[in-house]
Amino acid sequence: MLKYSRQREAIKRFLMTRTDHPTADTVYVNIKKEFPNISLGTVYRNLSLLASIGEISKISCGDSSDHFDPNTEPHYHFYCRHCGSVQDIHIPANPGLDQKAQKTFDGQIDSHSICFYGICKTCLESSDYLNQKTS
Amino acid sequence: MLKYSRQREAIKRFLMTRTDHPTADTVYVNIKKEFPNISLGTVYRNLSLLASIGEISKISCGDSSDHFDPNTEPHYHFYCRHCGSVQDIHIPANPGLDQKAQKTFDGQIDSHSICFYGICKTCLESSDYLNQKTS
DNA sequence: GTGTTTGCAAACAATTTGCAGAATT
DNA sequence: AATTCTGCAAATTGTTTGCAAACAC
Repeated sequence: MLKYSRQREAIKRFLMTRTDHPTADTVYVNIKKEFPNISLGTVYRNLSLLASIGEISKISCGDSSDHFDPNTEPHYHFYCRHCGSVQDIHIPANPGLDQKAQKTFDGQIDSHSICFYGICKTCLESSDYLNQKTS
Repeated sequence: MLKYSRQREAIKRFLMTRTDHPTADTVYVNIKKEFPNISLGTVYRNLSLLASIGEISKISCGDSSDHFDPNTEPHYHFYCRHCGSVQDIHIPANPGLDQKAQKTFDGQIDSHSICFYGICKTCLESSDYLNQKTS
């Protein structure tokens, strides 16, 4: 049976305030403001737990660390090659894609994920990115 | 300047014999048959190098380790939730998807990846998977 | 009271890196 | 001879786990 925990609630509440999709470590650093003694292990445990019961979703876009999204509806993501931030892409999810792929494939397909790559608006506008590009 | 190395050639040649997309460790274990003294570091270094010069591509499907594919043409992948193998999905890549997403997005999009999830044929047929499912 | 969750530290897995010697040009 | 590449081991990063005490029911 699942018992209430203030830390878990705070983690979920924090995720819901963000439109970027923070990593466990970013959650940890921010939650520490409210719970100075919280440990990284607790953050990882709660993020996994929340993802496993379908209250949040875990996103892997190919960088070293996983990101977490309070939105569990199927949707797609963007990963910024420069700053590593992850954002939502607001095009409708295409459930037909699974069937289309299924026709060409022997195994059983039940979902898919799409990640777009490029440079986010903030990085495009930052001198940091421009300097790097022209040097 | 890039110098020839027998290890690097062997790694590339090995990758080309496989249609699954092995991890660095699988490459290491197999290359060891030909180069018993090769180290995992060398395998990692060469896989990164080959990927960075565009001779192979690195695939991240959300499991803990990266997979490597000798095919650098844009195409999509399947990841088996049961055994962790990665395979190609033979539907045409859709470059128009980038433009479609771009219309709804402020940053600069230049590519995308799609990964399908499910159970591969081998696992579907294995008693191992069936037992797990019904127990 | 029983069972779950926490903080802490240690363990773990995947990957990267520093270095001295070997191989390639 | 100059430079790149290798094997080895140690370091780093992201994540998981064992445990005793704290908390929720």
